[in-house]
Amino acid sequence: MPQKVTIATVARRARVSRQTVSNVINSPQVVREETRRRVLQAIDDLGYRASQAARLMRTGRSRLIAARIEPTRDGITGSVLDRFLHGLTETAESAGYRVLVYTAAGADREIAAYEALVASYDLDGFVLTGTKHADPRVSWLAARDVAFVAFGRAWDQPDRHPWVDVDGADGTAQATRHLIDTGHRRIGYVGWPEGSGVGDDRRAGWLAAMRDAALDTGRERRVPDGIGEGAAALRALLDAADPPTAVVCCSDSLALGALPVARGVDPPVAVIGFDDTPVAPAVGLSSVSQPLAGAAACCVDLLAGLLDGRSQQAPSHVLLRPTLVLRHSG
Amino acid sequence: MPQKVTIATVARRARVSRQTVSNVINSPQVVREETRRRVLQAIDDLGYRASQAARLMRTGRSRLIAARIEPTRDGITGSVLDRFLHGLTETAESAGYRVLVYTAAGADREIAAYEALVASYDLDGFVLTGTKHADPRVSWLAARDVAFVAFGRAWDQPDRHPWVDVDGADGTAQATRHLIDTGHRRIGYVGWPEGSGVGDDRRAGWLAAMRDAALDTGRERRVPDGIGEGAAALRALLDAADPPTAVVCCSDSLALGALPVARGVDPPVAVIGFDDTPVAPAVGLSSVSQPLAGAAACCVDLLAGLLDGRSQQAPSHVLLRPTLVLRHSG
DNA sequence: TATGACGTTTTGAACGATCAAGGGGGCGAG
DNA sequence: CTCGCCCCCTTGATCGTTCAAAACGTCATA
Repeated sequence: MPQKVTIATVARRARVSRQTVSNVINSPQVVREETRRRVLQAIDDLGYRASQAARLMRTGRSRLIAARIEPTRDGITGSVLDRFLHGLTETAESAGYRVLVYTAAGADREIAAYEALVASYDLDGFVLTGTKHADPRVSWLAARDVAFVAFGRAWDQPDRHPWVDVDGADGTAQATRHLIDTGHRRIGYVGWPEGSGVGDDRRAGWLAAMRDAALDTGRERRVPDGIGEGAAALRALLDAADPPTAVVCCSDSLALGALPVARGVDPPVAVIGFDDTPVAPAVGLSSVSQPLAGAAACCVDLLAGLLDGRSQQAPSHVLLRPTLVLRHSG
Repeated sequence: MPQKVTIATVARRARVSRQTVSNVINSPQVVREETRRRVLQAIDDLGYRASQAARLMRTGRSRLIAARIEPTRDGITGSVLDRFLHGLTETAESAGYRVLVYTAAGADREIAAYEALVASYDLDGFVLTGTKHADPRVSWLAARDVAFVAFGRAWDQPDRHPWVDVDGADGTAQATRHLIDTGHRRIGYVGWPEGSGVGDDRRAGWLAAMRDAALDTGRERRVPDGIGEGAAALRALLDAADPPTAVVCCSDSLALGALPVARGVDPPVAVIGFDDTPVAPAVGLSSVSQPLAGAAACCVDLLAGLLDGRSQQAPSHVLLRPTLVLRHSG
């Protein structure tokens, strides 16, 4: 059993004081070159690694960021956050941070979770996902001066806090333009009910692309997310006069429901989904793919900037472009 | 900005010493009832929460456990681990632990990750997933006396370390018996190549159920995991004389590939997958569902038992039964 | 020769908790 | 009355690190 190697062990070996070892690590420029080398050699020989706990105690910085993981809902949308989490963890590691995950049932429970996490573990920052209008979490964190970045923009007040988001309107616009380019003229849209920032944004992209091409925007259904809902919505659109020859969907769940309906008519209706979830390649569904790893990396960068004192000024925002992934369905 | 409230703040307010407050928290039985109440009141009034960092420094226990998250492979199998992680986090929270996630590219990189995590963050334990024969991670952790529990049994030496697993053979046996009960006699199997513990185990269940019913076990294909592979395997089985009327698959990926092929013949071939991934409900695939939340809870229990000194004796093992989820396909 | 400044290194204290040992009051036994 | 014991509580030291300030040697300047 190897003895625990502390900064004092290193100091003895390099024949310097504790503080000099600390300086070699944290402010190398104040240490003479030769001493620095001797200390580094000792660190290497002994396999020394600074104890985060002790460091945290003195500095108050834990180098830990928290991310929430959702209770796997229908499993389709959930995978988006999982991929995001993976990107987050990877980037955080290379920035010297670690990711702690937590769960929370509702918004108030989530605030209770913050309370515990900040007080007991001295978390440095949070990455929020799925922010809503006037999100209570945002207020709480802002009031306590806890650093955070949201994945999802602040819909009501864009400058309220730093965020990273994917341009949903651009994604649906790409999808719509692709359908137009391949000859479709009657292009429908199946989206979520009005009021969700994300849903309205995605709808706006379809709307804009249709108007740009001077096409009719009447073929539209707004329904709650779900596979059954998607199927029903497309059926309704097909029952009308002059039915669409293609539909853009607000999510893969909706698109997945629409797909069998679309393939049941001749010629098949083209379908494009949103999020490029794992089901999409499995069933040959074209879909708009969010750059989740990139978004996660941006979140970490922003958060690290906040924590390391850089970019103290105005909240920063990043808007990323999604890409259209084409498969059989569109 | 509220002052930071430490054990000393509480002590002053309750007019006792630091140690008494500590005792109220950690060994309440040594404190007089009335004093205890006064201290608890003070803790409540001030909203005091013990600093994990300081506690860790003294006790060496971080109350942090680590779990690896995979680089989202095909996204289908990945979701199993994601659901497991969610269960892990939830149970850990109620047991007073937190989950730190990390990534690692290969097995050697993973050991480097352990090194860093144990040394810098004093992690209390690990939950391993996807253990293999003679896993180097197991040896490393055992050599360092780091507590860990594996999700996935120790195939070569069952008593090597504590594990929790799902009885794959029981799952495929359930699936096979269900097919037999619904009238099928020529039941095929599409599985992974020999040599993987999980794959061989699942195959054994089909084999046993078929032999119990004195049915022919000749209709079998062993191929790498994948959607295309599943489709090809079923096609090959159907091309033979006396083709199967139903197939049990070793994974949802294989089943998902087999499904369109199965539905393309008349009458359709019944297909049952394994893992009940999010795609399964989406496409109406029957599948064997692993109790992932339960498995995660068992892992935490075992690990907590190890860490809290209980059950020091022999490694414990838990084998859980999966359940068959029936949908259109079988 | 003393003084100040500079570059580098060392020393003491602190972060917030727990451990180990010490202390005082009450009470029964010698 | 004194001793010992038990119960309950307090005091000092400690975990490993960084902060703040002091100390050291060297050198230029007055």
